[in-house]
Amino acid sequence: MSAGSSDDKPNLRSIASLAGVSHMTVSRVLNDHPNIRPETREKVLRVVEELNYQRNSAARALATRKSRRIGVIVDRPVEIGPDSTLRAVEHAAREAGYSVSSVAASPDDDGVQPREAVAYLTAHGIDALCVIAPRASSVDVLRAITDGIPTLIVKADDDPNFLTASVDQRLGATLAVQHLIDLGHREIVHVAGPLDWLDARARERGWHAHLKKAGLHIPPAFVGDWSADSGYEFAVAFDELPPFTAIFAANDQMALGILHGFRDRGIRVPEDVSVVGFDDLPVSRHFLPTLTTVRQDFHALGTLAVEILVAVLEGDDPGKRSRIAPELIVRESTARPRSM
Amino acid sequence: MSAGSSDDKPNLRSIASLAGVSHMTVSRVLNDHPNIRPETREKVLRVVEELNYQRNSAARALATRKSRRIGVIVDRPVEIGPDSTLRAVEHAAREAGYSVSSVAASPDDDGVQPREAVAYLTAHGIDALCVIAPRASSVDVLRAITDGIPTLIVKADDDPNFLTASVDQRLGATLAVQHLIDLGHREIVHVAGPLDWLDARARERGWHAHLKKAGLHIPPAFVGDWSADSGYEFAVAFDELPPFTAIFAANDQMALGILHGFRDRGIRVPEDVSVVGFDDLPVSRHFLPTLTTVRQDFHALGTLAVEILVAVLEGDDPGKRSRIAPELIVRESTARPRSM
DNA sequence: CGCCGCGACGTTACCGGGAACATAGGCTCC
DNA sequence: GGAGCCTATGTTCCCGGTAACGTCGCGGCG
Repeated sequence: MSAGSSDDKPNLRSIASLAGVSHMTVSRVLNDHPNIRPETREKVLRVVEELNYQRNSAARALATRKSRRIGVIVDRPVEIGPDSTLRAVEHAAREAGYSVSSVAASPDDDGVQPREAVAYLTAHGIDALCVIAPRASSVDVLRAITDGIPTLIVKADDDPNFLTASVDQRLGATLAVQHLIDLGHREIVHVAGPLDWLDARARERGWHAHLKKAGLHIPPAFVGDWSADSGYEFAVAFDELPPFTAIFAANDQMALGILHGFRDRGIRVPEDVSVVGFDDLPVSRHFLPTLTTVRQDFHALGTLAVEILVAVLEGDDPGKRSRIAPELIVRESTARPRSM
Repeated sequence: MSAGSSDDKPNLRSIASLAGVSHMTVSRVLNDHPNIRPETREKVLRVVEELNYQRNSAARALATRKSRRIGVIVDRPVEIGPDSTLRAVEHAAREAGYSVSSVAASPDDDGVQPREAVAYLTAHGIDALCVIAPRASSVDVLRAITDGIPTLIVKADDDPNFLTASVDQRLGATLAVQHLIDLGHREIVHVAGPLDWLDARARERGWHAHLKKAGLHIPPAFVGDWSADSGYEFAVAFDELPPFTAIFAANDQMALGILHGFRDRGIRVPEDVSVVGFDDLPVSRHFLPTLTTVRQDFHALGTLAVEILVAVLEGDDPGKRSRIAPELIVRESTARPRSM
C-alpha cells in the first residue's frame, strides 16, 4: 500500500524516480553508455534489480526502429537437417541478443508460399531474414521482395543478391563418391533429392563432377523427393535398372527406404550393393545395416549464419568465412563389391 | 519528386493525409470498427493498398500492451514429436494472427534452463506461453515464474495451475499393450523414457495399468533416455534380462536401437521378440523390420494448443476439449510368440 | 421548435523507450 | 580568473499506433 510500490509494471520513469535520477540516466545505464558515475550506475542497478525491471521491447523497437528480431523461413520442416539448423540459429541469435520468428513453408505449394512467409515476417517486424533449405524457385521469389532487409540464404553457391552460408555440399558428395571408388566400385548411381532444391542440386553436381574426374561412367540420376518412401520405390525397381554396385543417396531417409526396398527384393547390403547416405541423422547409426553417410555440422552452420547476419546488422564486416566442411562417417552399409 | 510520395515507410498519418481524413479514421478502418461510411472506408483502403502500408507492430504492441505473440518452450528439440508440434503451433498461431517465438531448452541442464527460457521470452514480449514436452521439474519451475501470462503445457494430466492439451499418452500405451496381449504375449516389458518426462511417465503408467488390468506379470521398467543408443544398450544386454517375448518402447528411436541390438545379438524380430514403438516417425515404416507403433497426431495437438490459448487471450471460454486420441499402426515388428 | 441521441468523424493524450540538445559543475590552461 | 572543454545528467520531443473524449450535422419526437 505504500506509495513507492505500484502494482503496474515498472518502467524507466518509475525506476528513475525511485533512484532519484532522470529516466534518461536509467536508460543510459541500461545501455552501457559511457559517462555514468559508478555510484549512479550502482544506485540505478539496485533499483532495477529490486523491481525486477524488464525493458519493454515494443517501446524500444518503436524508438530505435529496430526489432532485434531475425525472421527465419524453413522450407522443409520436420526433417532433421533444417530443424537442427533452425535450432542452432535460434540459439546463436539468443546469444547475440536477438530473437527469432520462424515460418515453416509447407512443401506442397510452390512460389506463392515464400512470398506470404516474408509478408508475415515483415508484418511482425524483423531486422533480417534467414532462409533455410530453399528451392531455387523460392530464391527467385525472394529476390523480388526482400528489398531493404539483409537476407541470408543457407545455400552453397555465392549469390550477388544475398548473404550465404552453407555446409559444402559438393565436398560432401565428393567424399561419399571417393569412398565408394576407394572400395573398388565402378558403377555408382545417385538417388537425388528434387533438383529444384539447391542442396539436392549441389549434391548431384558433386557426384557427377567427381565421377567425371575419376573417368567413370555417369549414369542418369534418379530423382526422389527426400522421403524414405521414394527411396523404397527406387530400390524395389532394381530389376529394371541398369546394373550398378553402389548408391549415393542424397539423404539418409532415402537411403533407409533403399535398404528397406532391397530387403524386400532380396538384395543384400552391403554384399550386393553398397549404400551411402547424407546428413547422419541420430538414428542412422542404428539402421540395419548401419548407414555410411556424410555428416553435416548443423550447429556450426546455424551459428555461422547468425554471425554473418548480426555482423551486417551492427555494421561490421561479415568477413569471408569458408564453408563448413562435412565429414564422412563409415559404417556397415558400404563394402568392396563382390566382383572384385 | 512530387510532394505526395515520400521515401519513408508510410504510417497512419501519411495514409490519412493522402486520403483526406484523420489518422484515427484510418486506424478505425484497419481495425474494422463500426460506424465508418463505406465510401470513407474504400477511400482509405485504396490509399493503403497503393502505398502497400503495413502496420507497425511495435507501435501497436506499445499502445495496446499486447504483443500478439506466443512464446514456446521446446524441451526436447530435434526430435520429430516436439518439432512437429512446434510447427503445428506456429502454423495455427499464424492463422489466428499471432506470431511465435520459440526457445529450445537444451536437454543437459536441469531446472535452471526453463527459468532462463521464460525470462528470455518475456523480455521480448509475449502474451502467452506454450510449453512442449516438459519434464516434471520444468513444470515446477514454471509454476513459480509464470505469474500473469496464460500458460499452456502440452501434457496429459490436468493441472490446476496451467492450461493443458495433449495426445492421450496412456491410451496410446494401452493400445500398444493390448495389441501385444491380443497376439498372445504374456511377458511384456517396457523400455521407458526418462521418468522425469511427463510423457514418459504417462506411457509407463499406461503400460503398467493395462498389464495389471489384464492380470499379467509386471516386470520392472527399463529406463532409457529416448535415444536409439539407449535402446541398443538395452537390447544387447538381453541375455542378462529376465525372459520376455515382447517389448513396448516409449518411442520409435529406442525401438530402432532395440532392433539393432537384437540383430547384433542374433535375436530375430518378430520371430523371437515383438517390438512396439511410439510416435510413428516418417521413417519408422522403413525400419527393418518395419515398426509397429502408436501414431500421434501432432498437427491436431498443436492446433488444439493454440485454439485454447487464443480463446483465453481473447476472453472466450476455452471449453472442455477431449484429449487427442492416438492410433495403433501395425507393421512387421510384432507377431504371435513362438511358444504358442 | 428546441432538445436529444446517434452516426461519423476529429483532437488530444498517452504507451515506454531513445535521440538530440540543453545545462551545470569541475578542471585545465593561458 | 575567466574562456573553453569535458563529464555527468536533465529536458524535450518523437517513434507510430490506440483509447478516450469532443464535435458536428441530422433526424425524430414531445
